[in-house]
Amino acid sequence: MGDGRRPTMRDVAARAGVSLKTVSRVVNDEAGVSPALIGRVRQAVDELGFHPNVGARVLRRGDTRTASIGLLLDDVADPFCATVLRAVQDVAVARGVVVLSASVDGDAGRERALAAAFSARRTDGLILVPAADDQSYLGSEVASGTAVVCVGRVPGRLDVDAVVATDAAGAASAVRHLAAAGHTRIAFLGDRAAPSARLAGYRAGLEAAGIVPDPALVVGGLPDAGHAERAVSALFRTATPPTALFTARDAVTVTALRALHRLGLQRLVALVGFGDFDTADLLSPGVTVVAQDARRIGTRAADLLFARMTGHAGPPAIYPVPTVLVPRGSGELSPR
Amino acid sequence: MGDGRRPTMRDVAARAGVSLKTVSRVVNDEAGVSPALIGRVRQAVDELGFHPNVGARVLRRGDTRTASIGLLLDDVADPFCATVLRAVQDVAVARGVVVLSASVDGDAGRERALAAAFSARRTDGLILVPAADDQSYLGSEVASGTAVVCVGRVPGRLDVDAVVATDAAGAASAVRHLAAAGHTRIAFLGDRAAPSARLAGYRAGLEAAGIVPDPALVVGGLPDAGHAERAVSALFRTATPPTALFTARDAVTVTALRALHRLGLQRLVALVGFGDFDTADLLSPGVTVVAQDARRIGTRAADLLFARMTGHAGPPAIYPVPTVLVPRGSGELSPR
DNA sequence: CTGTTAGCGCCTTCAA
DNA sequence: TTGAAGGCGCTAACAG
Repeated sequence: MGDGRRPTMRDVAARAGVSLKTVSRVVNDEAGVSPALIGRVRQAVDELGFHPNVGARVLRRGDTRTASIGLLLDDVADPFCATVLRAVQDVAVARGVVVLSASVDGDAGRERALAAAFSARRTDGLILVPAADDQSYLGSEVASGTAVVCVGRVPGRLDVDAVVATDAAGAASAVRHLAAAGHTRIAFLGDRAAPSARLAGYRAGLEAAGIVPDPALVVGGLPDAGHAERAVSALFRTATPPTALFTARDAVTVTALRALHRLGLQRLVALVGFGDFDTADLLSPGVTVVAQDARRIGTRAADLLFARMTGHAGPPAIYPVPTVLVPRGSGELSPR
Repeated sequence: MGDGRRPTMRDVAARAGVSLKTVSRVVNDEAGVSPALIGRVRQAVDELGFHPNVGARVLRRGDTRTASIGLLLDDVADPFCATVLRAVQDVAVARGVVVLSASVDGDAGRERALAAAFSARRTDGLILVPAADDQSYLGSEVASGTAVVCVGRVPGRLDVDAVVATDAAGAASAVRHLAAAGHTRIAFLGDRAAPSARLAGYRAGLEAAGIVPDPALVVGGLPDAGHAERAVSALFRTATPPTALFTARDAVTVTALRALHRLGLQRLVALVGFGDFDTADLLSPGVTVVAQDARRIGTRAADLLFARMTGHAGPPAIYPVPTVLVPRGSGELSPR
């Protein structure tokens, strides 16, 4: 105690006056140990504060099961990512599996490095929100038995399962909703982390509504909130500003709302955002959104991962999770 | 390849035609290997997709360093917790350390079980947001060399470092701010996860303002949003309702705002919330908050943990992180 | 029911 | 500069 060394099974065995294997049996709840010895071992375990060394156990068992999974997110501080993590944690904890997580910030190099770090720790599975366009570097992992599931975007050059919101359909429905309110000048605002399928859906929505797209109204790949706010302001300084905005991600939605606020346009310009957020119903007007169920997406991804880890075969597939348009006011404003 | 077995150093050694130890040297960047052999080994590593087994390495080295830390949060989906996790990840990744995380949901039993699960994996350090009042169960961990740092609340019956917002001072300043606007009937709303120091600060603030506390205005320990919303509604059905609210946590703040909205009181009842949130400036009126810097708290906790892990001695201490009152409108409303 | 032996993948010590 | 032997903590496979 206090010597900085952790107790091992040997210490427990010595204290309880039994052999190593007997301690192992008790610790692992194996049958065939007399109640008397079980008691002695249990007591020694408690007195010493012994916890079995999972690393050594995994090494010896050799079944490559570390009872851990890795989760690579764009940014845990983002509500969508945080909710996915929470859902994955819940599924994992229920199975006695721990979750490693890291934030990639849209950096392909970081994604790769962190995936390698998890791999070195022999995580049994990996869930990732693809940042790069190419996940082929995971090929050897998949081949050697690591289960991989992608979330939020489909992977590039890697044949694994993916759980994604119906991005294109959701974005298209948002645009059609705005078009139905009479808008024809509908801008698209997206940042680095917004799936490109939402831009595709925006275009499809315009076409479905018979609107000719204006490239000047499409602003994608915004690096941060400052740029996004300036981009919105710039849109309204043109000769033919938009009368409605479609924002491709919750962070962009909030930034756009802030810009409209500053310009005094929050009741004059319509807006539909992709992704719900906590106070969308408290703003004036309420913010109309295409809601995606992050919790469900995370749970589905985790369930799928565990299914693969426990031998579920079959070809990889894309699992779409539906979105719902929630009208709250901002998306129902008419053009001036 | 594809046989489900991961390559080991032996496989690499065989392929490169060298001994095990030579591979080990190359993989660990040890000096004293000829360039020719380094090249052969590197090539074999790439061809096989070899990653060293961290578990085995840790076991052999025996220095109890797994280059992993654990983080026990109340709920990762909560913005404060998520931001703390993000900050901890950043500090950890920069040092090549991975982060395990789990959500405790205020359940003392879960806290203990998850701490044990992390301990069994030999995490070098543990950061936790205490849920229970008693963390003495971690005593043997601390004694055997695991660094522990608490965040957001001070630990009970355990002598370790803690990084906390200046809860009492911040809450008191919120109450004094409301009193300065003329309020004398100021309600307190808190949930399970709100640190009790904020209630103490509320009381101190009342006293400083010369206001006699009314127990009917204190509602603590709210289990969920539904209860919180009903509690607020109930407050305004009494003969002597409050004219101002102090909400002890961001989740409670949003719920209270929703209740005020429903009652049509959002411009009539003053409110100051503990903890800033993304859209506080976009609501009408803007929401006055006592902001705490979650990012800084997380970074500080992680820095402290790594300092302890690398031998920093000295008695454990409480590290306060200041709060800032941000006036935005809701806290400056006068009593009717 | 209980104990002994061997070895998981890797690194340390020592020898060549 | 390179390699061979031994053991970290634990558990399979086999004795007793």
